[in-house]
Amino acid sequence: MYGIVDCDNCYVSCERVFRPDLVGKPVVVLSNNDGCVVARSNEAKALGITAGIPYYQLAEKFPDQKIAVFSSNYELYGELTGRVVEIIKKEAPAYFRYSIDECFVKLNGIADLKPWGENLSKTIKQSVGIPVSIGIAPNKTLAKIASRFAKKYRGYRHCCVIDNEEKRRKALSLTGIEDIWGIGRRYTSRIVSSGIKTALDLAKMPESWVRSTFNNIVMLRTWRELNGDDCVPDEQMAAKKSICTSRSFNGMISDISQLRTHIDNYAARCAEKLRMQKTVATILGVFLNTNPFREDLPQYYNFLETRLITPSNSTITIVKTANALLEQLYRPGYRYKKAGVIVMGIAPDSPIQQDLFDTDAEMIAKMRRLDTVVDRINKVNGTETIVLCSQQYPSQNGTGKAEIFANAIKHDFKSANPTTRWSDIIRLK
DNA sequence: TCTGGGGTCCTAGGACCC
DNA sequence: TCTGGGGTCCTAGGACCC
Repeated sequence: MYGIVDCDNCYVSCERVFRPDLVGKPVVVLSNNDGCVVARSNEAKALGITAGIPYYQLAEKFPDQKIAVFSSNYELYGELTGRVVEIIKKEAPAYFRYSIDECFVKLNGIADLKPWGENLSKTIKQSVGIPVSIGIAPNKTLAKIASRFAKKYRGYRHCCVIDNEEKRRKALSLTGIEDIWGIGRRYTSRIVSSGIKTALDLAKMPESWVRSTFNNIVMLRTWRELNGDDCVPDEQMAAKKSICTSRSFNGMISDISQLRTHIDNYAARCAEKLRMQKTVATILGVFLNTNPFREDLPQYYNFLETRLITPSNSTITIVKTANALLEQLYRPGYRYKKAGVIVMGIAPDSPIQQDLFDTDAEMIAKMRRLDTVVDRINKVNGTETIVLCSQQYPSQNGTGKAEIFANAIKHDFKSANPTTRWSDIIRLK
């Protein structure tokens, strides 16, 4: 049997851990640059606030509502959800983390699944402060469906188990096509236009119909799992195959030297992520684009990639290479809204395949030692303690003093980091 | 004024090889 | 009119996830 442990309205729940006064009230969390709503409390959902609406429309559409608003604070969410995973690790025979707020568990050998799940949910709530819902079933697709019920109806006490044919049919008959894991908007409209309304209707369709309609192994697996088979493979916690760091800007940027600051930060972040998972990249790409919402302005989108001479995770190497790509990519006269750096062709970080012509092994070794030291300092003292000079943001206020890059992103409603920053630690009177 | 960020997998079709 | 057969590798695009 599989279980899925899912943090309820994850980012909102994280914010509420240090703001218990907001329990029971409408709360939303915004994306970077305070752009869109990315998380909503149940009370916010009940008001009719939809996922992804731009923040500026919130006041227009809900003028009379008192809604608590937070900028996203990934440092906080990462740390608190990490604590949730630590508990799951202790309680479950096997687990794999599926996303920041979800964890699959394998429950072989556990006899009483329902009390096990209820107890896990209680333990997590007590020790971390985050409410979780748990769905348990013979496969991952059905477990996901079970977790929806656990979330929706209080009577389940945060844990719903689908462990016989009757429960499976009942659950499927109450599940819409759009709520099935693995079926998105496109497939939903194709399925619904064939007159199929519920997950049970879909499960009852013949296999030949699924094959001929979709010609797609992924869809076939979903159909089989709805019928009780276990065939969606486990995601092993493998290293990522590509790593991307990208951001929309607060406003628009035309000047290449400002763009360079952004690109250098994204590149440095990619290098850090590579080192964290103990890998190197062989291909590096940079993209740049204007604001697609501004149809009145000239548009430009482009992406360029290059192969690194020696596979690398060195901040200096990756920043330099990204910079060279930016020079080729950049066209003056446009107002840019977003840029990003992508690293691909990822391999374990040792032994490195040395290029025949890149004989400067001594320099590579030096840069490795430098990165190691910088990573350690930034880990202990906070992420931007040591950066390259080129990562600092040009002064915006005329003082000539460079600013740290984090200030380039708008986050007017950001909460503190009491679990990761000494400066934010909670003081008792 | 204001519209997120980061991933994975699968398939078709073209290039190329013998 | 009429243009082999079979295989591999790579890429672009489309679908999905959170």
